[in-house]
Amino acid sequence: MIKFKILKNSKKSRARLGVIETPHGVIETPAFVPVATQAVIKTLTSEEVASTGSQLLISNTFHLHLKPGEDLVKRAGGIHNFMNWKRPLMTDSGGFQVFSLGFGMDFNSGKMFKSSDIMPENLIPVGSQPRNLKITEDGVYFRSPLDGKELFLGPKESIKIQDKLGADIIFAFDECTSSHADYDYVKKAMERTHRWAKICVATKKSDQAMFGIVQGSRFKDLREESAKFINSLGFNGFGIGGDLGNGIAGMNKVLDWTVPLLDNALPRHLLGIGYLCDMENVVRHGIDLFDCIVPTHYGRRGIAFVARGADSYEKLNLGKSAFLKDKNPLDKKCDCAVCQNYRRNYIAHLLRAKEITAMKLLTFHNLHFFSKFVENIRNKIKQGKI
RNA sequence: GCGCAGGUGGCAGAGCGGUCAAUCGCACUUGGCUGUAAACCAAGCGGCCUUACGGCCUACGGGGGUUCGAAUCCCUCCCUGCGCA
Repeated sequence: MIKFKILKNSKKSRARLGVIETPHGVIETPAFVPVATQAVIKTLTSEEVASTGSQLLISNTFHLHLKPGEDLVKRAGGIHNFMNWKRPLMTDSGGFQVFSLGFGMDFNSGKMFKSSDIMPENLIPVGSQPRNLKITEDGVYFRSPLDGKELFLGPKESIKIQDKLGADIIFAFDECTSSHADYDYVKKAMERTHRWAKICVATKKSDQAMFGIVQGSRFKDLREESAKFINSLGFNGFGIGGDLGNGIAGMNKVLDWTVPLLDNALPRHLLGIGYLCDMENVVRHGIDLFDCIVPTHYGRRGIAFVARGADSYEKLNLGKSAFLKDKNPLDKKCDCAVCQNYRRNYIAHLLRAKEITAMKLLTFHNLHFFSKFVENIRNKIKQGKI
């Protein structure tokens, strides 16, 4: 089980500074959570990930169930031993895959809202099903993206799998709704997610901490209803999931509706956010934890996040030919092992040569940069600036 | 010197009389990615003009010819590879 301690509440915002004590050590919050879907940060060893300053990782129930299977992980001594990660770990429940392999795939879209999503021809009406899976009262029939085989995952299954995987913090099984879903669809899906949440609570036997997930998309009454309901079930913390509306303004609205209705003494995790520009904002709105694929995912696409000036940052695309002649480190101010030892010209070369080390170097630096970025946010809370 | 096979856009390689500014791939350029189906996806990629539909010009080794029409057929020259002297 975990214990969340709040060290300081901001007087300027809902931001708070805290620590989460887990069986695998302490997490200083607010914290960024890198995504290790397949029990790995792609391209890095667990030791390397630790040396980027990452405090905890989130892995994935759906993917590990598919390969290598939770029984194998359990026999390997649990996910920590399996991947040699000594620090805290979370597992996502598979609820995101209900979206990403469902309507996400159908519309070829991510979870973030775009205004074209709600054009009448793009809306998902209540009662419709994604092409590749079937969402039922008991759970979801998936088609494996590996071989097309049918596979069922519901709240009971997800919790039992997460029990065997053995992360410190697990998530309730939900349906992450698409930003294309109309009000009636979101309402029905949210109500089903609530019923699933109760089943998750009843199913969990382990001593793992479990976070319930608030849904309701961009709709105020649904977000409020969901926050109140999920808050009432005795979870050890909360995830805020699904589509968050239009841009930062939309995200802020969703957080303003939900955060005040969640038990203040428990940690709040914003699922799937964020960009660097989201972070301080989200923390001000009372978020303690947030995970995002961006530093790792973008790193593999040639993007480095670097400082620009004293308190700003920018994205560099090392794939651009200009960097072949650039003898600077990725980020002059960065003290990470990559910036101490390698230059942009070399990384640009490796990228063009399609050498995997390019991705490794960028992933490493980006994770370090994100860690430092969030550490700085913690310091700002300490100093009363946020 | 003789015989055979070839010379196509940055590379590689199709096309072998009209629907070819030229398939596909690579490279290149630009754009997109927010609880990872993702070392991915999309678009562009001879020049000029047009918001667009589209139009014009220059191009398939050089030159010449046949034809209403040629990257595609013929002649000639140059070059490359292989074989024989």
